[in-house]
Amino acid sequence: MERYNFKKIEKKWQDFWIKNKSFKTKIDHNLKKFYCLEMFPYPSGKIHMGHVRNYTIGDVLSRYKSMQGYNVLHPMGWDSFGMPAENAARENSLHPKDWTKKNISVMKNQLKSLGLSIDWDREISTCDENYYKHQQLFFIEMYEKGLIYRKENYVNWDPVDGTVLANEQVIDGKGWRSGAIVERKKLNQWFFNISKFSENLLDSLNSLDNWPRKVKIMQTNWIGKSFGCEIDFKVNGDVPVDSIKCFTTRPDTLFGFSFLAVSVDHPISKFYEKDPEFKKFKNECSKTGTTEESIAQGEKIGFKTNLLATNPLNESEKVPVYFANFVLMDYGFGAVFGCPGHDQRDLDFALKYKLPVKTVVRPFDGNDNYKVEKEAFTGSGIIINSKFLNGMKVPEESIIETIKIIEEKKIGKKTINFRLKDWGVSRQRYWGCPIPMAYDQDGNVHPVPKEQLPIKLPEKINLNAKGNPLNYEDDWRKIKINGLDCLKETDTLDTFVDSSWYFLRFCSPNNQQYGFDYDAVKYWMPVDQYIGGVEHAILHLLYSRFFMRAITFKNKNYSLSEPFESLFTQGMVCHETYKDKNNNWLSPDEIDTKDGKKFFVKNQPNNIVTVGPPESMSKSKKNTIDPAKMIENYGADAVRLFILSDSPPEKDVQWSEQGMLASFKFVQKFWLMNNRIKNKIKDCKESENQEGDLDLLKFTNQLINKINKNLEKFNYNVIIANMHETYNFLNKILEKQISRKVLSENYKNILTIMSPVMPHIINECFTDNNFGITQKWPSVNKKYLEEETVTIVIQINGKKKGIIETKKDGDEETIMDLVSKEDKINKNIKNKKIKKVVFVKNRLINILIND
RNA sequence: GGGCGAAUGGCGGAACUGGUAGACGCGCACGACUCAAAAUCGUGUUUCGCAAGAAGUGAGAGUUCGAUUCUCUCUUCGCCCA
Repeated sequence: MERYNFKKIEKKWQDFWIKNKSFKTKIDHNLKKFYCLEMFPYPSGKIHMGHVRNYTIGDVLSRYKSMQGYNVLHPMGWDSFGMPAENAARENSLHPKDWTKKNISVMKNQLKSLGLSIDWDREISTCDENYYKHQQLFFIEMYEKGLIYRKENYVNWDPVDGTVLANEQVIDGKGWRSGAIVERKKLNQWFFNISKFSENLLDSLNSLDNWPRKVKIMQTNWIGKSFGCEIDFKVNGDVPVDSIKCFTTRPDTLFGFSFLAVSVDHPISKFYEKDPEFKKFKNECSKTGTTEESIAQGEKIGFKTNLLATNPLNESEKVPVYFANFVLMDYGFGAVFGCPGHDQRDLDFALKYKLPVKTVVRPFDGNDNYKVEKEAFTGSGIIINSKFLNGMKVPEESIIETIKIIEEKKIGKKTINFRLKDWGVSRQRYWGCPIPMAYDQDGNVHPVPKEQLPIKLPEKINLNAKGNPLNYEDDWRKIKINGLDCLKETDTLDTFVDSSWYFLRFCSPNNQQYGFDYDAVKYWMPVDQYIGGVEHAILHLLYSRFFMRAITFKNKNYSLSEPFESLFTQGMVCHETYKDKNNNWLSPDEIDTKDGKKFFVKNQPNNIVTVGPPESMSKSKKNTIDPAKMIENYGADAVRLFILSDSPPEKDVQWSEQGMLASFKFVQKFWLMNNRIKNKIKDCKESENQEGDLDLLKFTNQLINKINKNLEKFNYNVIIANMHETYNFLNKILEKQISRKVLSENYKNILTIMSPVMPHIINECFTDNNFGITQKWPSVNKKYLEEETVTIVIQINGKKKGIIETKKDGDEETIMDLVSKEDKINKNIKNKKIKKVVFVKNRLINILIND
């Protein structure tokens, strides 16, 4: 018996699947559809373990569903626009297109070597003109529907690279690549009006029953609906301003008002722009950054104006107006009223500028002399020192009641504010989808007419130019629109746009007329199961939800607004980290050990290695494991088995070489056992009711039952445990006599339910036993789930003292009778008075005695 | 700072609706096969204890006949938003 040759056999089945187009899907209205989608990869060069985990989870589900008779759509594509291609191109003088193509080809082969059940005929790539041309049409349609507009906005500007940076590309106030200090700069940018759907995006989260609660909470917080009111504050002073409008969620603290703070970008700033002191202050503000974090932690600074604001509930009270760095123009109206007693930022500011701190809320357990000192009081309590508001309960009563008063006095009104901002989609880069807009000589905006689409990226490009390379492409920029000489927009779209509708494209990837075919989308959508990393919990998923709304907005043909019926977020793949004595990171291949406890640098026994805790695999920490090598060494089935085995899929999993090896051994062992079973089937007796028959039947049916449940709940690690149990069981049962029919049928069923996890070897076992190829998921015969005996736990005073095996459904008397025959129990009960007996049928009996 | 979640043997983890805690795997120990090793197979493995037995799911309380599971307080860790 030779060892299982995974290289030969995995190749054989992969070729078979491709040759037979085993996973090709077509619309079939007679079949229930199942759309299984995993987040498509960025073609960075080669696949990493995160991909292996993601796609294995999806593959197990797809194979299971399709064996259950569903018409499964399981496609794959490439999120292939984006900066890394441009950077790599610059470094290697390779065109981004070529770099991307090369990576896709490598990664596609790697994915194939994992044995994924993907319909490769539906492969798409977002940098393909055939993909992005439809996106440009969507853009124009959305523009026509009023969902896209252009406005000036502040961006993080890298003066060295001449480009806009995303927030996450700004590290400690410096550009991630150039290291230059990032500036705030105003630029004209294109925006998707996502905030138009804020309310709907928020409400509809309630309908997503099969999304992780965590993700829904994250999106809820991101959308950030706050309920409050806007208030007009009368102001007077040395500049022509009559009033300033503020948004507040805490109108009930209005009597604690001690200053009014406005953003340096507030319209009233125009009166101060000539003041050199103000200029200096504004400049200082731009250094503190715009993130909410830097505002919360940074020093609060202000610029005092000569304006005085009047408290609308107490007209005799006038307070100073400041420009302040912690007020942002894009929140509310760019102005807040400062109430130091009950807002920490306001308190920090008040203490710094020696402004009064008035306490207007006290905790329930305090008295009316309660005073805020160094820490603002933001909890619930009772309103004090506030004339007609006194005694109200905070926050249940106070906010609503105060708003009523404010509305009656006509000084403000109830308002809902959202934290969600419109989505700026302009990127000053080459490798992205060109924005199909143009400008005439007077600077007027012209959407590119649909018949002039697509706007293709120019093939030749100088990527070493400063700023956006497209700015230098004078010939490419020229376009005639309705006879007018125009210049094309040079900004390209954020790559999040590309991934906001790819799931629609998969439904009809070859449709030339439009991004998707309505019939196909009506059949396949929504995605029944979407699987990916939790890092996309907010942006990608929110943008995709927005895109569906944008597409269905004013659209009679289609109304589905939620793209993903169920969502599963998998955990990361982690590995220990290693550092040598000089604090350099080491990769797992660079270290060695003799006893498995102490590690040293390979071939340098004196260079001791410090082992760090498991962290998510990253190139910078060198703790990555290359999936290609693992597949090469152990085979796809073993890798799939291991990546699922050690942790529940939603949690982080730790890569371990020993675990990997154990999975490999399991595959090998399984093959040996298959051989034993094959021979046993030949030798079996035909006559039924052999001694092992019932055990095997019971085991198989219970197994199917368990695996079904565990598959539905994504308990894939438990499925692997079930598979090990199966192996152990089969190995034992082979010692008994089994009738041929029972063994062969049950073994076939067992193989079938194992095939989603390790499809290659199982298919090989199938043919090896002449079981054929077509596999239908077996059903459970409930007859065999029932046991005629049960184990009953015997407790005394709630502590386990023993167990008895007995016939099912015995009543209390029968069981008590049996229990009293047990020596061990009798010893405990003897001479004691039984107070009470708790009896749970088929479970336990608990005897309560006096001690 | 806010939100969410987690904590179970030497390790990863399992446990239905509150009802035998530690499935399964790793590691370790012993045994079989072998000249030997690898591979494979078998046995054992929560802790203390020779045993009988006792303790035991981050800590402390509570509800209950009974709590890994429910409630409260706390500690530590992780993630997200800031």
